[in-house]
Amino acid sequence: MALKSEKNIQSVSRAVQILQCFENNEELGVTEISRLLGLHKSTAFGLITTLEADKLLEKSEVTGKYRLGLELFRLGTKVNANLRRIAVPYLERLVSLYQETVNLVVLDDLSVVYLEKVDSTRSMYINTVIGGKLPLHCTAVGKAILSGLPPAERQDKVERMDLCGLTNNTIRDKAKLLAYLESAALDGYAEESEELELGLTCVAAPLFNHLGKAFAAVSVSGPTSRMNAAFRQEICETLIVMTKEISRKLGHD
Amino acid sequence: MALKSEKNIQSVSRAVQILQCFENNEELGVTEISRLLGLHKSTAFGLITTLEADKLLEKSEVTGKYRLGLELFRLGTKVNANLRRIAVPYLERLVSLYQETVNLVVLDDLSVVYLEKVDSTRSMYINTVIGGKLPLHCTAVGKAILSGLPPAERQDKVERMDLCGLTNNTIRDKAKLLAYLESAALDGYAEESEELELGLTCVAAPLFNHLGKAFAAVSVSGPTSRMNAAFRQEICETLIVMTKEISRKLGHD
DNA sequence: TACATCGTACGATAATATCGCACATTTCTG
DNA sequence: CAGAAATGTGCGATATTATCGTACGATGTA
Repeated sequence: MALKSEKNIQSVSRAVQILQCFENNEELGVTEISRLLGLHKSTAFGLITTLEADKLLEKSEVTGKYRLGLELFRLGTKVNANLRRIAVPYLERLVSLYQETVNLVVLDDLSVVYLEKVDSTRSMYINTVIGGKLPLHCTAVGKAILSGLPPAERQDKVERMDLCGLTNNTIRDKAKLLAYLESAALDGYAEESEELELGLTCVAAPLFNHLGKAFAAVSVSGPTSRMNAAFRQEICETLIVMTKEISRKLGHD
Repeated sequence: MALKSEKNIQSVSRAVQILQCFENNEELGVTEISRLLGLHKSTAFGLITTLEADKLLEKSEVTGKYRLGLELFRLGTKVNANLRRIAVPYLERLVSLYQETVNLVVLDDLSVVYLEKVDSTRSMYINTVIGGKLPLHCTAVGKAILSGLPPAERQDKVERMDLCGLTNNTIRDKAKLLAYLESAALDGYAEESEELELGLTCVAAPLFNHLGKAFAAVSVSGPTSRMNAAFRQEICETLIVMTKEISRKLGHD
């Protein structure tokens, strides 16, 4: 009856699905969850009770509904902790150098996930959210990572990508994208201007693991008006130095 | 064979245990995990494979071992998101007012869990870690929350607590603690000086839910030398105003 | 070269979670 | 305020499900 299942333990996957229900809902009741997932009320109840005992869920004293629990938060803070701990001081240095917003992301198949963000005091509102996911082709960080992959892998990803357009400037042509990535690989950085959001420009450089494969990236983004060519060039030079240093400090993977 | 189990789904709890193995280890192999938990290699492998498919674990391309996955990070960022989103601007205001480190914590049975921290630029090293857990009796935030609970619940918790001493100043007497909490309840804030760490002093005020029960707290902490009585008094007055406002803005729970 | 350890795979057995039903409580509605 | 609907919760029987034992190839070590 399961739509897809390799050799996975069903109750665990179902439990994860329950947790994921809360990505769009702060609080949910047993019946709501069972309907969202097509589970029987009793089954959902058993899973929820277990998750509550393990503190991945907790029950509101006020509403009686469930929400994500503290153990989940604690575990979340351990994810990529090394990378974040090492990189954050560099991010802060970048902000103080250029007074623009700085991001740290990691690759997740065909997306990037935002791990850390340091806002400039003078930053206008920029809607990247820590924990958020964006496609590779319309972000500087995504292109930077793609450019730092072995050509075969880069091509494989591009083939599987859906070049959805978020603005009129978003690249939609795979050949064009591949060509850009090749030159970016030589430059050591990637740029994006108003492909994600009008008025926003961003430059990024990748972080490499011991296999020489990009797995993360650091970016500086700001309003297009301030991000002129000379400024971008200056930022990129710093980015390349810093990402090299971070990669080296990671020491593993 | 399980040590304790109410009506919980075992595979789910075991999966959670696997995740928790990574609190002290960045990377672990199948055999290591199975030994840590006393599971058969095959059983652990099945669970790990499932968690990997759901991206709660991921396998390092370099070492072949497993580590916590991005989906766990993403879920973690959703925990208490409302509280954090609303509170953080106030935390930042507090830092700019007093140039000391500010923390946001939530209650977790007999502990507090650190949700957010904003460092003063001039902060010395203070070893609270986001996602970290500390006992109630030796932190200002813990005492603040206890003071904001209904007396019956407060007493119940104190009875169940282990007043372990972290420094020579840590309260070890339950009657004394209860007496302090009663007066703190009237004041609306709580203090702690060198009970957690020598040289460190902290003041905190609780956040209340709609039932009038404290469930979280905000604190300002700094070196004892700077945290004199007049300064603490000033901070507390601001804290009380701000926590009231945050509680009100939460609107629910 | 031989040995140990690791990750991975598969099938049979036995334990396990699921389903269906039922009840108490709360929330909605007229 | 009363009746109705929906919700959270509990329990047992069945059949699905995860576990265990065993085994193999790959990697690393002596």
